[in-house]
Amino acid sequence: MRRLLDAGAQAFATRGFHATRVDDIVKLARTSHGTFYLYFANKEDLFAALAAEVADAMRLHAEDLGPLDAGPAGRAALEDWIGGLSGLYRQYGPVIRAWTEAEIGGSEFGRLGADVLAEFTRVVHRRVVEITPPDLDPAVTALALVAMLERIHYYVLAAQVRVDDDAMVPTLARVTHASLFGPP
Amino acid sequence: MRRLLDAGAQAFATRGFHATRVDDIVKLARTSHGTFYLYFANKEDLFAALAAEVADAMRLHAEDLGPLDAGPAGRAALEDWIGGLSGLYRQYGPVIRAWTEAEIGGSEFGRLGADVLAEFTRVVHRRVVEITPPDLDPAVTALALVAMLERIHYYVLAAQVRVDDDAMVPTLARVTHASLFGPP
Amino acid sequence: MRRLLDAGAQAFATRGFHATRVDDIVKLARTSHGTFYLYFANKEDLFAALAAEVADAMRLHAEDLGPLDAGPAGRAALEDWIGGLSGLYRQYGPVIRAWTEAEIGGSEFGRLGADVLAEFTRVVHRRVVEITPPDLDPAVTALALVAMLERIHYYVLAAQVRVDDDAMVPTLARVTHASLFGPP
Amino acid sequence: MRRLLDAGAQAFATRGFHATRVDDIVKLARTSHGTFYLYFANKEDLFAALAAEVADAMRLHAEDLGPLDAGPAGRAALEDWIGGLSGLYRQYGPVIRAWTEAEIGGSEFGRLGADVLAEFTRVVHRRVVEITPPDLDPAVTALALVAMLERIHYYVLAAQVRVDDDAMVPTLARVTHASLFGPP
DNA sequence: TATGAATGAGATTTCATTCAT
DNA sequence: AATGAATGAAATCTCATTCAT
Repeated sequence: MRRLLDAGAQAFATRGFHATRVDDIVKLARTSHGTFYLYFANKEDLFAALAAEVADAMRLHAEDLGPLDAGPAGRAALEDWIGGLSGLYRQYGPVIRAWTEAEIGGSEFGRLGADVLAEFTRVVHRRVVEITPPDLDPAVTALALVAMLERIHYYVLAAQVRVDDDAMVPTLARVTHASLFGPP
Repeated sequence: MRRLLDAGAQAFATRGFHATRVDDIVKLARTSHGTFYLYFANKEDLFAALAAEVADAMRLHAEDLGPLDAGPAGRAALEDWIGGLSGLYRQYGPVIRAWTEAEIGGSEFGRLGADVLAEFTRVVHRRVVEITPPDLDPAVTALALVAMLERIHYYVLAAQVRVDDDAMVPTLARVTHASLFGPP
Repeated sequence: MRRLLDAGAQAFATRGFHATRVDDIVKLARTSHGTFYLYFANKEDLFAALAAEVADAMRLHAEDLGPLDAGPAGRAALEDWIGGLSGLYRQYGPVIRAWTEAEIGGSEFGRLGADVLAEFTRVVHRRVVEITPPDLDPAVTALALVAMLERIHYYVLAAQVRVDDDAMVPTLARVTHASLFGPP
Repeated sequence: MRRLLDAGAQAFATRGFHATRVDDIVKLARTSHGTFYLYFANKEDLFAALAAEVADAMRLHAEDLGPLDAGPAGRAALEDWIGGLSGLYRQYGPVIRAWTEAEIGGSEFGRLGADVLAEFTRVVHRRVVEITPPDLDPAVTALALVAMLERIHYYVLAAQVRVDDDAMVPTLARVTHASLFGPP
């Protein structure tokens, strides 16, 4: 069962969700079709187990975002939080990549993905509202920042766009912070 | 043939790329399987035709980004450009949604999508370099801004997240501008 | 499609409903699995089409039963009706045999089979009530007579018990008639 | 082992022979697959054990039929014998129901079922021949009466057709008796 | 040009049976 | 004696693609 999950993660990472056959997974896990269906109802079911792990970790991390603050300490805190997010993407990149593919087209995963997105947006929204920047729709701002942080990690860690790894997290913190409080 | 393209766009929008069968498309187009294969080599081929339209329009629009400027005029120019981008998403949302799904998993579209992304990033990067904000990795910044603008539109126009339509473009311009030059 | 129905009838007759594979049917019909599923959703669906034919013919025949009469004319009429029933069993024997097997275990065919049984019982019941034989529960009598007529044909024509063909219908008429009016 | 037999009887009664999986039986018996195959070679083997019990009881009862007699005493004797048959169906209804399904399609049970049928027919035939009613083929008559008695019980006790329980046995005796000797 | 019935390769899924513990 | 995870052969079902008309 752990072997199947790992094999699934690997297969989805290499071929993508839709192109992966149950046969690919059982071959990687060096087990039989029968065993696969002993533990999972189908390919979606196995994937849901993988995605739920990621979703839990993501939601858990979202909660960690503290109040936003204009000073250097605030920027450092933001950088920490974004660094944690980066770690999650580093860890779960391949699953997230497959998830993004799987969740399109009305499947069950859409719900899970939307949940995670909503949770991030809710947390960021709360923090943005606290500092009530003038002239700024907090809902759009929160969604924009989440979009930025989510998507750049997707590009970099899941879809293999190359950037300077050391610069990424500080720069994202700097951009995010500046968009609310201005450049240092 | 136009009927087939439109039917394809509609089918992909509803069911996603992978879940759409050739049968769905020909039924929507009220034509036959034979006719489908008269005009397109296969499902990917039809989709490539749809995606190429979108990719061309996207690349064309990317070029329109002028130099960034700290003042209110610069912000207005940015808002115009982002507004144009919004228009493209409004027009092509469903295709983009399907595209995002299709391009994962090593297909040909990956190339096309990566091209468009690279073009946007190149253009934004050039403009960010021009203003050389201190302390800012321009490559990461450009990618982050592109990620933000691309993804929030994907959320809003393709994946049906609800936000205040009137506030979106100005707020995005405000956030983007502030991240480089600080709040007004 | 006709070829598939005929092949199905033949396959069900030889191997029985449960032991018949879709593969058996398409081999007999000299066609492909794809073609089978073009016309029928599954094995049950094809069988339902066959069974519906039989059920219609049966219900139609049931209605033909006229009033029961004590005299020789009444017995002749009864013999005609039973002869018609024999003809149906001769024609549809193999399908009826498979049907009997298929309808057990809560499938959809149970409904159809119960309908036909109910129709026969209803018709016979109506005729038995008309003659109100003393001391006789007409519901049980009707069911008993239907059971006798149905099951002996099943034995003889579907399950290959050997009896004298020429004697069967007259003897059944004689027994049925006598059970209501006494021996001639 | 007794638990497995009971579980088998219950499972076959609910789902029918073919639809019952070994898994259903071992779950009901709260034991394991391994244990099942310790006692039975396969599903048929377990079923054969159940069916043999029933077949023995049936054959034993068949022998009890005494000479037929025109008077009220003869009818009472007939009623007793049919009452005994009813008791057997009441006791073994579910197994008989599954048996009817299982025996179709060339399995081993066909032999067992045909044996029981033949035994009943042989016994009844002997008694019918003794009274040599004029104009009556005794083989067909015997088979018809067996068909009637067997099938009505199948309808009522196995296939859940509703009739007046108290009236059934007397009415069957009355119909059977009248078919040979005329109404009282 | 247009059709759509037919195809069949290849995917999914089931379940009786085994065997190491 | 008992277990139950693992097996894999064999079944079901799908759908992109072809081709005779």
